[in-house]
Amino acid sequence: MPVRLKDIAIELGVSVVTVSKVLRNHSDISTETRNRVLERMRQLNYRPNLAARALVTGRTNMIGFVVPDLLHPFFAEVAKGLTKVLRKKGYCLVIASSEEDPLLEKQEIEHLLARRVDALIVASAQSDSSSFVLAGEQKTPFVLIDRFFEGYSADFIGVDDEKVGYLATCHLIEQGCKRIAHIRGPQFSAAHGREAGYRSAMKGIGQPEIIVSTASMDNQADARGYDAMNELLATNPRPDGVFCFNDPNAIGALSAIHDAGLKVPQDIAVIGVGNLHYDSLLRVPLSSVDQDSSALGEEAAKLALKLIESKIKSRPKKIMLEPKLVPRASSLRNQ
Amino acid sequence: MPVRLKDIAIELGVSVVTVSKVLRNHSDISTETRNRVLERMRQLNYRPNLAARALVTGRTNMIGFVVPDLLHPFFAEVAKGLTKVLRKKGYCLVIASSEEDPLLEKQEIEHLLARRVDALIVASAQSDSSSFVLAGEQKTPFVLIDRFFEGYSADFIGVDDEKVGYLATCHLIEQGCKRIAHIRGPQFSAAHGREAGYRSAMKGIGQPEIIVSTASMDNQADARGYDAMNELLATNPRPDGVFCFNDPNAIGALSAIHDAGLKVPQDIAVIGVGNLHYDSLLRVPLSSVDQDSSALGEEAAKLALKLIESKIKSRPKKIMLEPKLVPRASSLRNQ
DNA sequence: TTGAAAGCGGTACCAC
DNA sequence: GTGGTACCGCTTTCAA
Repeated sequence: MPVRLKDIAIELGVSVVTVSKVLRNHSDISTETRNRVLERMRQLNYRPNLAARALVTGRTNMIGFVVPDLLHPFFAEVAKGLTKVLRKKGYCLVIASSEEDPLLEKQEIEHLLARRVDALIVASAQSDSSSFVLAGEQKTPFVLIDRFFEGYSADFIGVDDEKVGYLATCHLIEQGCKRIAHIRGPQFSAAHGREAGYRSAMKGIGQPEIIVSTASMDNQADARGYDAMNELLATNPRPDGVFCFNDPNAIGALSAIHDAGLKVPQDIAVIGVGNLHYDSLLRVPLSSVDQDSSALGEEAAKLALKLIESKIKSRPKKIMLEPKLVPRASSLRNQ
Repeated sequence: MPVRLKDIAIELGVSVVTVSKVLRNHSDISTETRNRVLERMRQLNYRPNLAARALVTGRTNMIGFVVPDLLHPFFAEVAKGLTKVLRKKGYCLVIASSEEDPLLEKQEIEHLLARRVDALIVASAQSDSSSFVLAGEQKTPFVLIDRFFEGYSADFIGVDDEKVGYLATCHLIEQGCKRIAHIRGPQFSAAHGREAGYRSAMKGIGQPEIIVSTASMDNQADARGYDAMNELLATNPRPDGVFCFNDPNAIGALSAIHDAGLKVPQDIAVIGVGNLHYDSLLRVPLSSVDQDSSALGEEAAKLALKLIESKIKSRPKKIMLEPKLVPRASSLRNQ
């Protein structure tokens, strides 16, 4: 039903090829013909069938984006960064959510691959890399964000998690905390990095490390943080500072502390990661480490586009963005 | 590079058609042939090129989703509901963000139309309906969510906004508020409905209506709420209850009240709309009206699929979901 | 039950 | 400058 190249060609008494060339700004078309064609295209509101074009060019101009959870503001913000860059280049974003389920993630990746997306951007929920081997087979470039696999080399963009942990912990130290605990994240690279940063900072003050793990990654990160914090509160002496894997965890921790009748930051200072935009609106505004998710999205998009352009596969890049401390009331004890 | 139907056909010494039929579970294929083909498909990890299929069937199995702002949890949740039902049907979701810009929105819609998405789901940022006329021309079904246009008939799914306003206002009345103000949203249908509900509830108690408008819809709804609340605080006597268009507005209002040295809910009770999942974690947990965004997404997806299936265009449906009151500390004065 | 041929709406290549 | 032709990978139709 929509207008086709052919329709315009017939109407104007030129060939399909000519119209096609005008469409793509080929130089070897007379100005007159070009104008006639353009004019008519506009009148008819012609839009090329991108599926057809994809079939012959082998490029769909689509990028697949797989996230563990769309509701998590971090991924939403990354998505926003992605669209910002991709829109300008005429690409569009196909989003799939894995709901933190490795199996689903794999299915979604295969689906996107069948769709022949030009590149894949994945924040992976899974611990093995078999899906990516698949992508590799089809020569579909992919970039990992936020979470990567130890021992599997791929293009990656994330924040420098070790620095995140270091920044956060040092901040607590500067605020006078002595017994600083870490509520650790699930088995992802980010958790490793942040823990390493914490350890490294703790070495500096010669205090023992106190680490508890959250049970799993799921949609109830705050509940996880609540439980973990209660574990910590049961220890004696209890910590006077806590660095949480992420803000939802930290929010849960805040609740636990509050429920125990203790005060933040006087009794226990708390800091999280993510700088969610409602952190400042919480009962006690939450200190955090900002990951600049939007920039992460933009960088990821740029990298993906570059990978699409370059025929030859270059050595995987690993881009680390700088985290930034955002101190708020939950950790500021010096005033 | 990826395996094609043809490759398998040649290898097995059958025709392309046969393989194609197996792929789509056609009945008229001998069990033996079918098994041989399926076997080989599995071995080679064959995935049909969906772009090619789209070209001939005229169906892309893609649904376009246009939102004003991905970061707004409401839309993220709707998206989640959408993917949940679309995934099962083999559809995928192409997301575009209009950043609350009508022009961008129009461009994105045209882009998606060029992509030949099978249906369009739009939470519109614009006040005219020209883009939808376009969609209509291409016979692409579309469903509006959350916001619709007065005088333009289209399939729509949203919450019953009048009831939202009524519920919220009645709740404030029950809590003993007398001078109840409404911070009104921008010029969208939702704002009209909620305002109407507010008015209707106010009629019942014979108190004057107090309405202020937020300047515009943008990413800083909380700042808008802050400003609007300050306007209200300047009036004399000031309100003792405020029903805000949405939760971000309400959060801004809370800050303004707090900054003015007043107490919530004792001095002023506040309620918003949206039931964002961090409402309960705020300095003062925010009362809200829940819109069940996830269900909204699921319903929208189902409706879109139905529209795609049914050849003939039926009369546009308007589905209204029931809102639900979620009272929290910001409005509970009776205890 | 199987397959040959046509064609979906474009683009690439090469002759004119 | 312009256009004929082949073809991208798949489905559809119809004949064998």
